Amino acid sequence: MATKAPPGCEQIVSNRERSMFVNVNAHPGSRPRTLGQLGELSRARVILSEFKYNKGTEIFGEAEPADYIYQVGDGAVRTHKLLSDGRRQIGAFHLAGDIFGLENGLTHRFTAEAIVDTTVRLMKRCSLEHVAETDAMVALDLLNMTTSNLRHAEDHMLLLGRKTSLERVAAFLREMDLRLTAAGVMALPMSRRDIADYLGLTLETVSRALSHLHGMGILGFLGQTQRQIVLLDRGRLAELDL
Amino acid sequence: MATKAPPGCEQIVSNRERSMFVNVNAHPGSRPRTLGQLGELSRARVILSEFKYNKGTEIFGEAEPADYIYQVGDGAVRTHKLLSDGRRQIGAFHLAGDIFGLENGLTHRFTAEAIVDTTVRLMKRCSLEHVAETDAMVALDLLNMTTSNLRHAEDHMLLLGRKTSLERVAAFLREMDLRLTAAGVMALPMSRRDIADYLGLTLETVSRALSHLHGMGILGFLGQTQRQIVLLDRGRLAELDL
DNA sequence: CGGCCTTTTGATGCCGATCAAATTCAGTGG
DNA sequence: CCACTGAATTTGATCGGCATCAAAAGGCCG
Repeated sequence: MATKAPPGCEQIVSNRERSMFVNVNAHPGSRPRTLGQLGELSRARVILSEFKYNKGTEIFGEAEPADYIYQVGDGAVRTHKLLSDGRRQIGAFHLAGDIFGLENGLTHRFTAEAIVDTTVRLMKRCSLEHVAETDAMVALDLLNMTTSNLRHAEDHMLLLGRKTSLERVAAFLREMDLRLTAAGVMALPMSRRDIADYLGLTLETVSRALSHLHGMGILGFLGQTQRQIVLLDRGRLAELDL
Repeated sequence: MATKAPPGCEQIVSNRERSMFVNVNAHPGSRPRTLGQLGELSRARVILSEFKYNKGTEIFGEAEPADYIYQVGDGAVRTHKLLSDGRRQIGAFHLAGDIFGLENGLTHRFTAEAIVDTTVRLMKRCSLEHVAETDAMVALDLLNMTTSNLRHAEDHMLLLGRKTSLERVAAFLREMDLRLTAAGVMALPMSRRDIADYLGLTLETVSRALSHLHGMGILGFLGQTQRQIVLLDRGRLAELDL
């Protein structure tokens, strides 16, 4: 991987033996992490590289060997599974500071793609595993990160199994509001199709739900691009998300 | 909990400082575990109790303090979340030997109930946590168990978000076939409603899908009870589960 | 301005939900 | 063992929410 970059992917820096995650929160434009607590991991010294992936390019594929773990620098990443006929389920969106691609087994369980032009830091997984075998604190950090992912997946099962389309979109907006609202505006990096594949809906249904919320006065669209959303009434939005 | 048993729950044994999980697989009627690898945990000496829960009774509730972790002895357990209006999503079924109720945070994220009369072994969580803080091997075992749960939840998200009713039921049958088929017969402990709430469907739709598979010659029902199922053609069942 | 892509909006269709009733099953007591 | 009872399951009829199909509107970038 460090020797030959795939199309749409460009290596930026590659330093050995540098602490990977130091000053993550000092990264310009990043906000406090809600997933992926780092803890002791930030002290583990590991091989580090920084890559840039163009919009739409694959970072790793499902069932590929999981040799690295990743952290979003600037940009956004989606992870998904595909059925043989092309139906897609997005498992999570990863924003600035989030860790993704952390596996316990040998291979990735999702495909990861850059939603927009994205910089990614990556570290050799084997070096981390080696540390975890002897350092219980590092192992507990890995456990905490995995538990965060599990909690998210469990909540998402309830959404996918039992919520209506309006409830799903409301839940999505609340989740994104927590993670990327700045100056009252939520700038969504992902398309309606991505949102639909995250929520188990079609893009038309997502669009209709957003229009409906707009008509109810709960949210507004901002000028130029439809991907900028203003939440006008968080209280009434919360009522829709059972 | 050890001082006052709730209705439908009866304490059987309570031994301090005994290894909790020794000889799990020697338990009569239990088969090899597919979830919940124990590894080093089986060496951790902890407080142990064994309880019996009657069919339908609650073992712990969502958002209750998670003071114990549990292992199914004989019987079966379902874990679920509820929406305020009663819609239910079952996250997992736990069969003989399975660990459940393992949390990293302070509280349970699901409600757990006995599907049939069930014996459960439980251990104080704090004693386990204490060990994990210093023993990296124990911490890695916890990580492995959590990762198993995560993998299951991730696969289930794809099912709930994107699969048809027939595909969901086929996937369910294959999962149960792996876990509890004995002598060619799958004796399901759970009702059609439980299956429906696991698969994000209604009980009628589950029943129709099973009838359809029966009509296709892929499965047969066995005499006395409709909960005993014979898989006649695993190959064609697999083709339905994309 | 013009071409392409994303999003919105409208019309229609279908899968699974809902409502309803018949049938089978499990438990109980005679 | 069998009759009775209530629960679980199956099966049928109908409904509705979301998917699908289609087209118009808006945004992005040359």
